[in-house]
Amino acid sequence: MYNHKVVEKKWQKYWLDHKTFKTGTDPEKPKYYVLDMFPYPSGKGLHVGHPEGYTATDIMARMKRAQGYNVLHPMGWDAFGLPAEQYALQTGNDPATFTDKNIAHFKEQLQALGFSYDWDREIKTTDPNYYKWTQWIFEQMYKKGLAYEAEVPVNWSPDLGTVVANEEVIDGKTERGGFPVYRRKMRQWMLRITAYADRLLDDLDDLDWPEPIKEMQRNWIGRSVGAQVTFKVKDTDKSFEVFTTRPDTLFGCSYTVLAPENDLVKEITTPEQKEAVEAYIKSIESKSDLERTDLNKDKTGVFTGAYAINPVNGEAVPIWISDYVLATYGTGAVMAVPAHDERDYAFATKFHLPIKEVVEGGDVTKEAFAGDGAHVNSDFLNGLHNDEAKEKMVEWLTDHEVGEKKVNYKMRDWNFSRQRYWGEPIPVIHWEDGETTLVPEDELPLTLPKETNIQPSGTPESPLANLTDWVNVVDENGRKGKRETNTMPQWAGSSWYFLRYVDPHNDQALADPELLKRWMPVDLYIGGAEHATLHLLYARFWHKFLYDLGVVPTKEPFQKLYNQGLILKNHEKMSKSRGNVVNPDDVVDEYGADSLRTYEMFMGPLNASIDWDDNGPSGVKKFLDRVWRTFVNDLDLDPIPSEKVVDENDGKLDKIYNETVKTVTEHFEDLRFNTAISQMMVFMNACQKVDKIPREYAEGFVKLLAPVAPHMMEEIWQVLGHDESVQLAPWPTYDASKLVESTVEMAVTVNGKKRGTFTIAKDASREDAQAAALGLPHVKEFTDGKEIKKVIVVPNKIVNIVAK
RNA sequence: GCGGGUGUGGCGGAAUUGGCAGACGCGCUAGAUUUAGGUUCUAGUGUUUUCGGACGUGUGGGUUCAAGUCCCACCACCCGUACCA
Repeated sequence: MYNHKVVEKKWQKYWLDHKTFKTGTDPEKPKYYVLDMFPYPSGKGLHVGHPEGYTATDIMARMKRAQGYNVLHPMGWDAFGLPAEQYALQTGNDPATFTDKNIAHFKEQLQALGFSYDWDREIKTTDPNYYKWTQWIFEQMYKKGLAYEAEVPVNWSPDLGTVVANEEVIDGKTERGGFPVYRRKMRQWMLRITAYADRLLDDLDDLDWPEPIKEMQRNWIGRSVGAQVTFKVKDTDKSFEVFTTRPDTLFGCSYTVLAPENDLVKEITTPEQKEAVEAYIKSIESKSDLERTDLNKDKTGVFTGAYAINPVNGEAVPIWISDYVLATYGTGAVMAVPAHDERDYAFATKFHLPIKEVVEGGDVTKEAFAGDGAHVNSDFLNGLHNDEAKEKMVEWLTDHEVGEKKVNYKMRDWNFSRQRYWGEPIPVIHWEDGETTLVPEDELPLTLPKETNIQPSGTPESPLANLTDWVNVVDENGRKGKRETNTMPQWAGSSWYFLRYVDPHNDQALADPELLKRWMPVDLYIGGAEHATLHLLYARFWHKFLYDLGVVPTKEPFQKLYNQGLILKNHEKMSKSRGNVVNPDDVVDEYGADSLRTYEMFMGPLNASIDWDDNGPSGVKKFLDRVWRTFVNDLDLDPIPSEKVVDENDGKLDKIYNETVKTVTEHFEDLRFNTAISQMMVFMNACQKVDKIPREYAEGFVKLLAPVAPHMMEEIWQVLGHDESVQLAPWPTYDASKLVESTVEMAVTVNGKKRGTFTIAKDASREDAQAAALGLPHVKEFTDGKEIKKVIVVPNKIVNIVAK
């Protein structure tokens, strides 16, 4: 009887001892780089969602090795992160120790699932030898002007004495303790990802990615072409810019709106309005972005008392502030044309601001009209339609130096600062004379000071601010300085880790350029769709930057991307609070890793979100046990090959076997594992019905199933008389001549309804097929007494008779 | 609000090009083997039926000889989200 507990341990040890999955280096072989998304080693360990993607990549890695590729299939740890920081704050323990413990647990769980990683290439972002290069990349960005400092709002909780993440804010209160949270501006490091926006957009076209993910990235980047228009503030020398995609409606502008955070607001507010404006700003400062979004239904805002001059007609229009204008998008100011924009319409209606029609086609007394039409009340634009009017207005604005054509992006620059201890230190020193310098490259890595007792700084700075021995520096001339206390976000380490796997121990470069040339780009990258925009854009941005530096040889890091779906329980996301989490350890213990792997691949398409079935693993275990019994006789102590497995071939399994090799190979290649497995089940069902199974077919089948259920297949392979890993055996091929049939079964429908089938020679003529169909007695019952209008014959498939 | 996705038997799903809907598996039913069964094997299993058939892929329309698949309108659910001017 097959004992998964013994056999799985045996082969896991064998693979490690023999380094079976060591990355191939044979220069004659083609390469295949298959990558999983970088996991955060959470203290909770693996959940059943992890093995789904990991099994998929593992199957590909194992198949490609058998097909003669050098395969790079690595694993490592995105090990910085908030939980370790919080753990350290609460317990006074070192987050590094905590993290390493979690990594060890995670790794043990992964190994128990039999994944074929090359563990010699394991990396973690918290290793100074790794983050040395994360810091190095930051320094190159700084030198190219892509890293800069700016004042950006953060979520400040005075009660906790710390900045809290968006995730930790619930209804304007901290998740822990329920303390109020205030939006407070703070100096932050930013990365100028917008400088790469056009390339990030254009280069999507050549990637083998799911179209919806490309679409999400395009929408996220959100390139829009419009105009920037300068409005002077009446009776002052001040002015502000607005971005608009509808410069053609400028004559319909009846007011302007600034974001409440806009610096100009304080300067222009009149004394009479000062109180109201300040009260409004205060009322929104503790609102999260989400709340501001929800306020959409009920527009709020306050008049500043000031007026702006519409540059096209000299009209004075009131300047309002409202939180529906975001400081972070465009210029943080909009011109409002209520007649032709829904949000402006809602706002104008609420505050009784004028609504002036400038494009014909709608009824602006009822609702905003955003469609195309002839312009009216617009002086030199009258009679023109939208596109022409836009062009002409931009021309006019340019000529009069009050505006210009402008491309704007929805995507903003990347906030690269975190007010945390547990992150890569940003290698920057702020000197007392105001100079800012990088830590010299030869002094990298700038390591985190070892500190077990991490405390909030009490200011919006990170806990590093408390560690004055580390923070305070003096240069050779006695000039004093302070180190940057912000650290990098978790996204930093995960934006280039796939490069490090290529050459993980290099201390001269982030990786050897020759090795990068050999291995990049990643041929297959599998992970969750939740990374559709942020991680995948950040990594592409860094990669393009490194490409410009000549560090990497490809424009794009990930040639083919695939998104695994969620695994649900009772149609809900698994979570601790719902108490519906399935622990993979329990499944492995009861049914074995092979069963878990096989079930997760069989449950449905890889990219679908599918409900977990507690009976699933036991169901596929029955299939695996049947495979075992079919090929192995273990009634005695030492298992021997089943007597059914014989050297001669009576031909009964020829067709199904060759079909199975073809289907499984093709479906694996297309990541359609559920149908590949079902084909293997069909083959096993056929084996049940015959007396003899040719040895060649038995061995071929074991090789096909080995990527999915590697432990049992290794064991069977050994029983069949081999003394090397099945991984070293070449992938089976099929004989196409065994697939062709001499006859086919065709269906007959009358008026679209199926009335029978008949068997006929393959590629029989239309006439023969038609005659055979019309001759079927049951078909006749439906055609008798009717006129046959038409007969459509689709060769080898169907005959449809139209009768009336 | 915006962006993306998904709807097929009791359940997970299959049908890659418009051409026999329900492969494969779970579950269930019956039988056989077994001291026993949460084992194994065999047969059956969309609904309905006057056993001819009728109905059936979220809903309502449409195109077509033929629609799960194409078009239009809608509904429900899931994921993401930064009011994108």
